[in-house]
Formats: sequence, structure tokens, C-alpha cells
Amino acid sequence: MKRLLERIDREILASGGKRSRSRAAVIEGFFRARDHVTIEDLTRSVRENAPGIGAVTVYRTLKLLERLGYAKELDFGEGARRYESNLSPHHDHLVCRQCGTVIEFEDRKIENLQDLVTRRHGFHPTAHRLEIYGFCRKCASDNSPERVR
Amino acid sequence: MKRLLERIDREILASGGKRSRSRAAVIEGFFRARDHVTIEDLTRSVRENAPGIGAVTVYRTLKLLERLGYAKELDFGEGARRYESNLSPHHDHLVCRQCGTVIEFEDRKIENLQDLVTRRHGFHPTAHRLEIYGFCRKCASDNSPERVR
DNA sequence: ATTATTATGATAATGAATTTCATAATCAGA
DNA sequence: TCTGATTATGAAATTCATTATCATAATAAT
Repeated sequence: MKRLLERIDREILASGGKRSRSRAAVIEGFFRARDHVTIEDLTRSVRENAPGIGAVTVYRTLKLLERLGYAKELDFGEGARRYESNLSPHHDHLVCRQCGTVIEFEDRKIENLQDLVTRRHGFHPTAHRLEIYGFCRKCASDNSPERVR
Repeated sequence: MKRLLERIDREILASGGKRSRSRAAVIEGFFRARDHVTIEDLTRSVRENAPGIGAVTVYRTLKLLERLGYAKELDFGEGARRYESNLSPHHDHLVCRQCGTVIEFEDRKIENLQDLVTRRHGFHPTAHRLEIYGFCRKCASDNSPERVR
């Protein structure tokens, strides 16, 4: 974690940016937070250690992390964006509509088939998003007919 | 087309709604428009034949069509939603970041693999979205190194 | 026709994200 | 360590898509 933060600091400097206390607090908060946070979530948790951080700074810092390749924007159609760290390898998401749980999965076969599709259409892919919405195991059983009744 | 519009009218009536001129104009406009329209696009084109239609009515009518199962909301991350008719079978999208062209594709194998993934996690899917972003054949060749130069 | 209900559309409200701008923090060079 | 130049901050204002409000209009049922 320490090494990561130092590396990011160096990259920011190298690209003409500055290391500020607020920015450092947001960056560290982001990597400590659970994945798929909203700006609101993150702002709240960062403020526990560094009160007075403006939400605008959180927005800006996450954009910065995205530009540097450390964060990815997510959109589960909730109206507000979420962010996840880009350290783990690529994956897609199962999103529970009831409890909001997000399960990550990675499926090489699906990725390969996607490549085939794009090639078939002469399309040059740069990114993709695959999200499956529904109910997680727990919520599905909570909702099952014999329970709902 | 006529039969479709009549069928929708009947369903609206059956569900306690009314057939109004504005609403009819929006519905017909929607099915005549190209797919993946934005509200703005559609409002403009509907107004050519029926001036004075409020954008609010377009919003409301598309929500209605979605509820009845005739329209699907899309979100390509552009800030504004798009809608497509839900008459053709399920498909996913290739979205060109340069010219905005949208290519539809359907891949049974991908769908099957998605089912496997959800089952593996005890997840009950209700919907999914798969979008591949990049450059279409034309834009990719426009951008290619030997051309950009 | 009359009445009750639903739809419309102008306007206001909402809410996430971005811009603005004066001030503050940080970096580089002496 | 100071100084000047540059970048970052954060409060407030702005933007933009979408939704809510509400008085009026259109439609359906009686």
C-alpha cells in the first residue's frame, strides 16, 4: 500500500501535478475503501480522517486516478457513478437489485467470444462492459414464492 | 405498423390509460425513428409532424412503452439515455466512440456462458447488458497510423 | 352531454457532475 | 529558507438530464 501510494505520487509529480494533503487522503481512502464505492460513500469515509475535504476534490481525484490508470468508472444505472480500483485483473459484475451486492467474475471464454464478434464486424474494441442484474442467492431465496406468500 | 399501434392502444386502454393525440404521435414517431434514439432526437422528429409536443410527454411516453414491454432503455455512458424498440429479439451492442454508430449483435454462446456464470454464483439473472466500445471499421481505418500522420 | 379520470405541457425542482474563482498549498530555484 | 510561479482546494454557482408539480385540456364512461 505504501509503495503504491508512493508510486502514484511519483507519477503525479512526473505529469506536472502536486502532492497535496487532501489529494493524498482521498487516494489512500480510495484504496482502503471497499470496491464499487460511490463518490458520496468515499467522501464520507475520507472525512472521518480528514474532515473538511470537499466532495469536489473527491470527484477530481478519482478522475485523476482514472487518467493514470488506477481507477475505473462503473455505472450500474443507479444515477450515481461508482469507482473500483484497477489493480486487480479485468472482470465483469453481477449486481443484485435487492441488496446491492456486487459479485465480480472473470470468464476467459466470454472474452474470447467477444473478440470473435468484434473481429467479425471489423470493429476495434477498446473497452467493454458486461453486467448481469438480478438477485443474489440470499435475496433470491428471500423472494422465493413459498416465503413471499 | 398500424396493427402494432392499435395493439398498444388497446393495452393502454386495458391498463386504465387513455389514447391521446400527443401520445399517439410519440409512439408512432418512436417506431418510425431509427433505433437508439435519444429523447432529444425523438422530440425533434416528433415535432416535425406534431409541433408543440412537450419533451416531458416524450419522456413519459417512453417510460410507458418500457412498462408495456415495447421499449428498452439504453445507456452508452453519454449522459443521456437512448431507447430502442423491443420488437426485435435480444441483442447486444458495439458502440463506435468516434462516429456513434451502433452495431447490434447476438451471440447465443455468450448468453449461454453468462447463464453458467450466474448459476455458478447462485445468482438469479433478470437482465444483462453487454456493450463493446471502440472504433468501427471505417473510423478505425481513418485513425490508423499511416493515415493519421 | 355530463362527469370523472387521465394526459399535457410549461415551469419548477432535483440531483449528480462540472466549472468558476478567490484563496491556499506546494514545488523549484536562488 | 525565502520567493515566485504554478497547481490544488473548496464553496458556491452552473449545467444538464430527468422528474415532479399543477392548472388546464383531452378523453372515456355514464
